[in-house]
Amino acid sequence: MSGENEQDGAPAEPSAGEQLALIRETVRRTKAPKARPRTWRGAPLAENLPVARVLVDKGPVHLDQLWDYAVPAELDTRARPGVRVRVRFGAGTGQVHSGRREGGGLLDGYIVERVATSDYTGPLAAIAQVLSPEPVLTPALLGLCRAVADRYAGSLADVLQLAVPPRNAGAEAEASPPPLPPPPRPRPGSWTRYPAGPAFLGALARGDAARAVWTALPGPHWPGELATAIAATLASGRGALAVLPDGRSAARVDAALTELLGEGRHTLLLAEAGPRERYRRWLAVSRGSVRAVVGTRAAMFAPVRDLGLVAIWDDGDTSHSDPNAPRPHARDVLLLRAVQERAAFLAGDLSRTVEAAQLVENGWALPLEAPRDQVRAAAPRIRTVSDTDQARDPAARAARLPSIAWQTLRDGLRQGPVLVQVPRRGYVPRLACERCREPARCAHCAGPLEATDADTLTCSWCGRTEENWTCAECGGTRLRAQVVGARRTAEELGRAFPGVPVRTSGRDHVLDTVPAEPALVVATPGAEPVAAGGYAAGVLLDGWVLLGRPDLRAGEEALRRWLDAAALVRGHDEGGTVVVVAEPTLRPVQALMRWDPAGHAARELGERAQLGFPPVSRMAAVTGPAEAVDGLLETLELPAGTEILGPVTVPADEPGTRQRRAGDPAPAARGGGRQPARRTREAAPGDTWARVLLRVRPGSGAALAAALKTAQAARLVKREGAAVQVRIDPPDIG
DNA sequence: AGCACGCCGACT
DNA sequence: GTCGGCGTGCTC
Repeated sequence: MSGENEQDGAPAEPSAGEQLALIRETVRRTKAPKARPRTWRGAPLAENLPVARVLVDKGPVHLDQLWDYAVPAELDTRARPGVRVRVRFGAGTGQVHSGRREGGGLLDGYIVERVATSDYTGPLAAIAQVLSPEPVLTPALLGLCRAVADRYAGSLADVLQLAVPPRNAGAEAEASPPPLPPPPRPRPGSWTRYPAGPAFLGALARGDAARAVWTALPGPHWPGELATAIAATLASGRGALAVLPDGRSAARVDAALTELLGEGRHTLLLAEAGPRERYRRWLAVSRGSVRAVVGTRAAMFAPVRDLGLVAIWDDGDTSHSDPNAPRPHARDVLLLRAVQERAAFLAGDLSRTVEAAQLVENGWALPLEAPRDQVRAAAPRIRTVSDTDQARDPAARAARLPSIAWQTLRDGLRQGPVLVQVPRRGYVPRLACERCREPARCAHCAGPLEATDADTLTCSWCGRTEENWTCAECGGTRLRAQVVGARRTAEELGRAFPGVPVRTSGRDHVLDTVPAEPALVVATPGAEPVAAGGYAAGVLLDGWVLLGRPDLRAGEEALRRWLDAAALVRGHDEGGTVVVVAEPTLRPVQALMRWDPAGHAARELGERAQLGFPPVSRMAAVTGPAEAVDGLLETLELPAGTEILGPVTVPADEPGTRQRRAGDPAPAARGGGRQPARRTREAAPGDTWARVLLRVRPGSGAALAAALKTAQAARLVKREGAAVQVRIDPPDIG
């Protein structure tokens, strides 16, 4: 391959301006020491490994590759693999012959590796600047980001943007403290309530890559148990990482770890910390001075050294899904890490997602569950009542409280605080059978039906219309569009119980805790405060609203929110009672009564397998202007057996604003001022786009992602048509 | 994405 | 004869 220039008759004595073109050859002939190659500025090159392979941080997908740059001698020691650099990139840079030309902009990037020679035949440009000598992009982190980019058909640069926090010079200048020695192996504590618990801790402490799906008992012990699992991993000499859905829960685990290990062995990584503090803590992890991390979503990439355990708490919470491209989910990122870094895996939850159930079903992870009698003792007594039953008391009736709910609250208030869960205003449940409330689904692809006009139903997946809908469950033919004003109910509760203090916790002010005194605590799902000593009773109002959500996961989600709230109520053995106002025959309601999230998830998984729903099948959503979506589909080489559902018309996404549904938790505060990487064309509000869903069999997910990435890249290179959004595992396809 | 180069029409 | 359209392709 060195022959090309020789055959072309390259001049034997290159002019000064042309020397750069010959770096490759000169480097190879290291025995000719007199003519040390020089950059065009006259600076000598590094003696060892004078070529740096650089990953450019921003830019379009087709720049998703490494570029070779020359390393000037004066940057040699600082230009280590993993450091942030600035390089000149773009047309014009190569114009060494035409004099002073310095075209092309300066781009930020990372040195991925240093090598002796380059395969690139043109002249190498020199690295313009080493921004910082801190090697932030370690090989492990790079490998993880690559895997995430592949999995989500996204670019490495986009993933790096999520994984590496912005630099802060002040934080970098500070020294990180020296690492503490591994702590002693912790006692199992309340883990003994789970038959397999002590063995799991033992495996962690031994250094095994144990994998478990943990259904935590209701009550206040889980943060301590999670902390114990982390401590056991540290005892093995390895690091640990736990990702929680919000700052509140992360802080609880952090506090439990501090109690267990003292300060210095772990750190809390939260988005809401300032940029300097965030980077300071991240650096402490990257430098190996802290071996355990507890944090929210962004912490999923934390560069923990010698990772021994990845844990996720409550993987069904929507905040585990990163809103920035390529929208990775913390559970999947941690799964990738467990495999790549040979770490143990723990998915803990009061409930269970179908994804977690699949890990158990596959045999990839073992279930970590308590025996029935433990569950029964720890969980409150659950009663259900359908919403047609109305209380006799006029005040209770005004608050639309069924009599059992009213009695339960009244009795509970004698013993302490009571919790009332009220669905958030703005939930817009989808069409459901009037008789049995089963969501209306398409006869062809089982997608959700929407009312296009007074008497036409349209499938929002495949676009087919349904003329004569009948309920697959009960044969009913009438639908109801469910609308609710739940807020009013909460206000009226105060009037139903005069003289009792009413506290509210919701989107605007979320209460962390409430004292043990009798009070009505009205909270929206996910915002329930923890009561000192537990709530005496709980009422879960308007269950049908949660169940009727326009979402594939409506049942799973309703159960999750009920279990989360009910777990704050005192256990059966302490007289705790919860009333759920929902149709008693429905599956999630039954699962709540039996406190059986695992059984519910297993059945749900079986059903999804039958209907071809994720996560059993893998799906990708392709959204954009109709011609652009068509264009992408034409170039796409799909894996065999891919089903194409649609296209359907959907409202265009406004740039910079993620479409969020009422009922989702508030978006986590974005620290660091980083903007979502969005190269999507502007869409005016009211525009419509086309959306196609691609569905593949289990096992073809990677092939689908690869095909989409290839097609996207090809279109970008050729600049064909408008940008198209590709989303793997869309969580909100209704 | 920028920014060159390149191969065709209307101007001094 | 030259200036300049933006089609095509490269950027280390």
